[in-house]
Amino acid sequence: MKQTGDLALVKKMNTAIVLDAVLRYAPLSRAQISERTGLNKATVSSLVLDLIDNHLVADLGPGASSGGRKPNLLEFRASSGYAVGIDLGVNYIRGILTDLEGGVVAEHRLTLKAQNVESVIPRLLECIETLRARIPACPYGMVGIGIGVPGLVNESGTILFAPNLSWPEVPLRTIVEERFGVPVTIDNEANAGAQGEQRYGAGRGIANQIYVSVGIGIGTGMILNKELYKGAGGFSGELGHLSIHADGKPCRCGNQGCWELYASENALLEQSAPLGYHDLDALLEAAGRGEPEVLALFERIGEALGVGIANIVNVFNPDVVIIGNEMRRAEAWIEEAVQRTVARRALAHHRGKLQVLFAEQGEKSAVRGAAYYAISAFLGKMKGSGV
Amino acid sequence: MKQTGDLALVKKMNTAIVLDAVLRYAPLSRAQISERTGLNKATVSSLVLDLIDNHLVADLGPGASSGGRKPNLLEFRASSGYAVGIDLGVNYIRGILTDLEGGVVAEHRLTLKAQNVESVIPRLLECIETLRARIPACPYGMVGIGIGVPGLVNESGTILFAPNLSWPEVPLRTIVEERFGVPVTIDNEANAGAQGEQRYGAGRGIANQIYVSVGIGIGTGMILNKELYKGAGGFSGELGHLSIHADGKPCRCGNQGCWELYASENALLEQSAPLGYHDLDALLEAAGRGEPEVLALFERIGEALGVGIANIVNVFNPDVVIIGNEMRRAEAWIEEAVQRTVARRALAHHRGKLQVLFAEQGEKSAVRGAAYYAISAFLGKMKGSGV
DNA sequence: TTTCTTTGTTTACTAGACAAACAAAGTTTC
DNA sequence: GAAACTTTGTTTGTCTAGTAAACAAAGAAA
Repeated sequence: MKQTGDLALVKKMNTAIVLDAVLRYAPLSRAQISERTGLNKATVSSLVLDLIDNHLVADLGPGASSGGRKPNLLEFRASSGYAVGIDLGVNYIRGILTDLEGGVVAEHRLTLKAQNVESVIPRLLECIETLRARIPACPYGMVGIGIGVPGLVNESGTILFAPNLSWPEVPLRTIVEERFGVPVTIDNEANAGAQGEQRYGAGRGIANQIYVSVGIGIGTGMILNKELYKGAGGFSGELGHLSIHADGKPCRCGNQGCWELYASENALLEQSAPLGYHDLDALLEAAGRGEPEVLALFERIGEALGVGIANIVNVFNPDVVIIGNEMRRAEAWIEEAVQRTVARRALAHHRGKLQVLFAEQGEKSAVRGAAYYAISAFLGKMKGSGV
Repeated sequence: MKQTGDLALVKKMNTAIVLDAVLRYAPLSRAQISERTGLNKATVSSLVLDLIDNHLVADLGPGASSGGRKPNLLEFRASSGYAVGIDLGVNYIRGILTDLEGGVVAEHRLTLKAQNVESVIPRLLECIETLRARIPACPYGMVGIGIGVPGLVNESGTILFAPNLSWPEVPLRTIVEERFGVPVTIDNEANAGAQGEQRYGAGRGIANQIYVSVGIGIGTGMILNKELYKGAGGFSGELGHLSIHADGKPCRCGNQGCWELYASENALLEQSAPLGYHDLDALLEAAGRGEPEVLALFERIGEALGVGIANIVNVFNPDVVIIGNEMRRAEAWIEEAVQRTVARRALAHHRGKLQVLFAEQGEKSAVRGAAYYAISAFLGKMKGSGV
């Protein structure tokens, strides 16, 4: 049985349109919504009434007249509910509490000593609990939880494979949903980061954005037409395993010459070990001092990043590519090499409008994206519910 | 002004659902449509009436009873109109006439001596005219024209760049539309081929399919979720310029080590020239005789194809990859190498369900896909028109 | 003051989906 | 072979949501 069209669908669509207009252009009047969306004034009035009943929109009262009756300005009620976003890292858990516009109202971060499931899950639940306790009085309370994890996740929110956590299959969504009784969304850290930058960072308002999360490995999140793209079966974005040297080093994935062997934080540290540097902080500090070998190393990594980005550009022709996660911190030392390499290798036609940027949300790209999942699921449901 | 929801939209959606059911499961009764789609019986009856008025569906009269009143079976009226599909090659024009189900009812092929616009366009129009003359009497006549071209095309049907034709920008859609007065769709040959295989060939019923057109260069058409995917701005699929040897040969595109430098027909002929073979036919014949150098050459090309296909698989995780265009003719000599290379290099998780196949429609993939564009545009419009 | 504008609600109407009743045309059972 | 049951597809009446047009409220301009 397919999705059939009926009146409920029409109302849902139009409610979404009205709410979207309020979100984007608030404060604005019913008349402005009508004009902007093409919906009839009466329709807008009726839908706005529903939204006010649902505590999603507030009537602020009269604004300035433009030569006739004063308009009644409307506003999105961002504080009717709160969402929790979690970035589950390899050795930390970062959590935030946001309002319905995604604005951060509280943060909580904790460091993980052990990686095993038995010790991490309780701390994760505890982190969520801490944030929940800080939700102000409001109609909806905690509307949902979004979690970004360093691994592959299937549609039902089970972690299938988390190389750096070495977990077995964990049905994380079920576990968290049963504990808190609100909808939970789980996704890969790179996808969450892509959302975070798309909604609140460097990708705002840009239709086609590719987020490259350069950490221990390389992960990617692709936003195509403002929507997160998931390949067939929900798994894709394994761009870290694009081979850029067909006859190159063997990778644990079975292929040879994978991009992440040349451009990840791991690749950087492997090459810096002989120089006596064993973490990114030390390297950044050395680069700051102007150590020539370290500068050359960063340049090499920047070039390798550029090669892979040029490939991505040739395949997807995005408007913007955003480099995030740990490697973003080396912006000052790699940017020039990245830009130069992409400019030389990407197809002329695609290069025109393309921008290569660094994550604006810094280490918060993924948490904010995770919180957005929860908000988006909640608002989607509200529009659907009609009443 | 965005797309708002109204009753017309609902009707359009439901009409599409009903028509789709008839296309897929004909002959079937109104009651079966209702059950299958979840639409109310009364709704189905009313929509079917409209479709019959529009000559898109025919009532065949009573079928066998299943223990009650006999059903009235319905059928799609494929011969209510005809579409023209054109494959504009570098040295040929291939045209077909199809009914609304895509069945080929006439063909016309001609060879091009010159490639310049001035001589090709008149011959193209002449080819369409010849096919139009063969349309049987029917309610709609020629419903549209689809054309596949060897180059980049923008949304308004202008050929931007056709390397092997060396044409300037040509507003082909406008030209053909003005001449024949029916909707014209222009797209890249690889996209058309992907559609042809998706609808009538090896990709039938498969949601995520990537068609690799290996000819002079390499082009690709991607079907994701049964829909042709076009990247940002409508251009994408330049997978031929994915670099597989970052330090490899320079390509005319500016990059180095592009896939098509190692796996296209051009690459094949370049490597076979020292052996004294200058076209694919001669090579196929030599391979048939068992010439060891030629067999080794095909194996090398097969491996190079496999490297690129493994990359594609890692990015998109498709259900099937279909190799088409000229190189498909070497299936017997390259298949083993391709399969072996992909199996070794693609991520284990993606390899499971993946199939690598050769185009079933042979040299007709692109023409049939082109005709499908015209049919699809026509049926889309009919559903919209309501009446 | 009078007239004009702008905003947002009310009223009357329309299209299309749906449920339920029903008619038509079978088959099965006794 | 009549009565009972089934299946199909139409008819009838109801409901919902969107729209146009009229209108009321409130202010600006002349």
